[in-house]
Amino acid sequence: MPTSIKKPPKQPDKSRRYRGSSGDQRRNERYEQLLGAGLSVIGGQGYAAASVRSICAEAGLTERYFYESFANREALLAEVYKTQTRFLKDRMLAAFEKSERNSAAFARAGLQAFFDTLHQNPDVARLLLFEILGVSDTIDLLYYEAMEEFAVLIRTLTQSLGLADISGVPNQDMIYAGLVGAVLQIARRWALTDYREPVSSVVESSLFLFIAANNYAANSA
Amino acid sequence: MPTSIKKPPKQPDKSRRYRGSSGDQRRNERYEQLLGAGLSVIGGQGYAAASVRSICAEAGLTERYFYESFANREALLAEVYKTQTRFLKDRMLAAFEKSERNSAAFARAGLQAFFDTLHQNPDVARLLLFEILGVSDTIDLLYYEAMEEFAVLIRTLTQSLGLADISGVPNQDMIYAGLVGAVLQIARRWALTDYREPVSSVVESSLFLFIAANNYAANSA
DNA sequence: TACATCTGACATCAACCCATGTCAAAATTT
DNA sequence: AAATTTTGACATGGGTTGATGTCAGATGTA
Repeated sequence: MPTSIKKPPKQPDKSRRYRGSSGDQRRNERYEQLLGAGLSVIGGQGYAAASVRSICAEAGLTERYFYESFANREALLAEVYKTQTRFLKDRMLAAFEKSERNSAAFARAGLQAFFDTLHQNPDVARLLLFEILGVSDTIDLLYYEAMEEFAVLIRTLTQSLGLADISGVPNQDMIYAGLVGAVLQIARRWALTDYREPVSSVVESSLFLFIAANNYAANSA
Repeated sequence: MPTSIKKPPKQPDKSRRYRGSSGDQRRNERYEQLLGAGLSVIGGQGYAAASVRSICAEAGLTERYFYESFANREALLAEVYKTQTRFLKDRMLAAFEKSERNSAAFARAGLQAFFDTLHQNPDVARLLLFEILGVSDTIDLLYYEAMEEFAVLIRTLTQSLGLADISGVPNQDMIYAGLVGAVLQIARRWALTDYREPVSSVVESSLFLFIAANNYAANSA
């Protein structure tokens, strides 16, 4: 056999274009497709029904491309969850920005954004409120971290407003965790009753607990 | 063929004894066995891992006996859940009975019983706090009903004590649901951090929110 | 045109699952 | 003793799953 001069390059050319976009672009598009399909299936039919096959069918992609972006379906769940909590947090922060700088208006704006977002995106609501719990230890930890983030967000905001100095109250972390849990539970109840109550009701009820906690903290400090 | 005079009775004799107990007794024992095994597997490894096989293996029974007592594994989950919420509720009611008849002591006794029970029964905690959500619409509804029951319990007790007349506050149901959610979230956080904090911390933090809500309601009514 | 890469439909594989069925051995009754 | 019921171990069937592999055709490059 003569020494072959032409050595065919085995590594794929990432810059090669296909249907108008590069390899990386196409890869990213597929990733986004899968993320969206994941949210749709998990939020629409539940995580138990979210098999690799069903997600790929929803995304209009082949199973091979699933494993191009995710190690397994739990990895997809984690990414979808992170994406949506970030989305929700951004919406709340944007609402804070626009709000007046006084106690009630501030908290109300954030809560309004929270409930509005869930109301307008039932898939997100089901994912964040129901499907995320009890999947695995890894996912439970993710849930825990997200809750901590929301608690820190609330605490930071109230403190920056100088609403209440609750530094004298013990276990602030827990109390803020409890407030987050209260809002989540009100949201779950709302979702389970098909969002029958007006948004204003769930906002005001949540606000009631926030203000009550702040007042009591201020009085006992 | 001559007319057979002896007609063998096809229906099984329920009063027949076997290993010392009647048919009904044995049936009930198997039922209890399965309930316990269900709690053990679901609470220990999660509902996803709770196959009919694994539950029967844990119970020391054959799969045939599973379907003697339950239509499917979801039916088992429902029964286990009902049993354990009843258990938890009973423990709290017993604590209320023994408590002094004043506001803080009363609420504290109930919360103490709640957290003690979960702490002493991690399987129950995992089942009630994590595994029950997002299984199916039927189970979600069961969760909803249980939360309503706890909310009603709390409301009835505080009202019977004359702690606070919050009849002027709108959406009482929601607010009590929120308080239940706060306690649940504190419990979840506690469980996810391996029960590191002392029981007194979670009790006092929960109590803080209860008293805060009551005080604010009383002042604004 | 000839060649390389990308894509989608589908096959494959072992491992589970639920639910039901079979059957011989054990326990009880007659 | 013989007959009957109960039990436990196991087999079976139809299905789905996760993950990987095959391969012809579409789309690109030279």
